[in-house]
Amino acid sequence: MLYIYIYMTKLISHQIHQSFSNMKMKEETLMEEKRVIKELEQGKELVSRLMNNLKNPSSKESNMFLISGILRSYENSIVMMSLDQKTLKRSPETKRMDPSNNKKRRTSEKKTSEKVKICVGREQEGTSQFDDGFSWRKYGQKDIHGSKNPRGYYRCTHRFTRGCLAVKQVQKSDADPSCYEVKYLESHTCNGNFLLSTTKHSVSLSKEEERNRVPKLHHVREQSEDTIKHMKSEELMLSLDDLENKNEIFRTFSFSNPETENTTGWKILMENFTPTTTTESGITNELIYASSASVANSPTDDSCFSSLKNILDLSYDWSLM
DNA sequence: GATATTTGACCATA
DNA sequence: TATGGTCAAATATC
Repeated sequence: MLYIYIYMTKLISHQIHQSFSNMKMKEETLMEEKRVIKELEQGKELVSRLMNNLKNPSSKESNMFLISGILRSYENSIVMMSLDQKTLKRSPETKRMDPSNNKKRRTSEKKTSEKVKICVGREQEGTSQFDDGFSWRKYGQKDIHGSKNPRGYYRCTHRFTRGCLAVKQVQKSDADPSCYEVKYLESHTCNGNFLLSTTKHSVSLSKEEERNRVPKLHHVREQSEDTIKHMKSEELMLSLDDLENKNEIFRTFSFSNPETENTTGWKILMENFTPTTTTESGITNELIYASSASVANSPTDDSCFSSLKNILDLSYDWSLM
């Protein structure tokens, strides 16, 4: 994990430099770049402290504290990068909101991330919405051709206040009416919600579900060192789950890298980390990674994350943790 | 009154 | 032209 982080820190810094310089950036973007780099440097500092801790187990500094700090640094960098991207490229939504554009017209620009993932989950009592930690506002509903159930369209409540473009579509499954298919489009940029959401989600899990989730990671944990022994499987999964979101953000940040890659290992990794839980009612509650272009199919254009995937492939035994 | 949801209409795309 | 996604006025809820 440490090496991954160090690698990412270097990679991101490098890619930021490249990307920003290619865009003939203005002073504002330079400032933004500095903030991201500063954030990454802080993360790097935490990594070295953690490494130091591993060498000297007697150290009083909490490994968990350091790890969460590293993750936070990672989160912040991602958020800053995604926000920056949004400001660099004016979104179609912003164009629509432009008062000078009176006509009710939509642009043909496609969303930066189409299918991020599809979650199949249980219905929450009395509502068709899932508590995924984010607040959503319904803006439409459509009958879908060939489907018995209509599809609900939700956008982030903070769309106008924070410019968050996250959108999700919720549709009751035809096959299993007690399940809902949730498709997430665009990433949240309303800051600080990654951990919040996942934490909230973890709280909503029953103990039974918690128990069922642990064995999935068992083989990984067996290889872990003492430092990670106390880390809950939930946290491990959440980190990786977040990684999925970041994957999208990184991809949309579009660093070009023509190298080809082998995603098989990554897929296997993700499959192993897929939190599949079967509840007493027999309903499967799982997260299905369905990033169509980059994982299921052979990727064409790369991002720095493809390189990260390779790193993850290489460190699949997670012996560093 | 503020905020959220519903729903018919509009628009882009295949 | 059919379909899916979004808008926005009307309506409901807090």
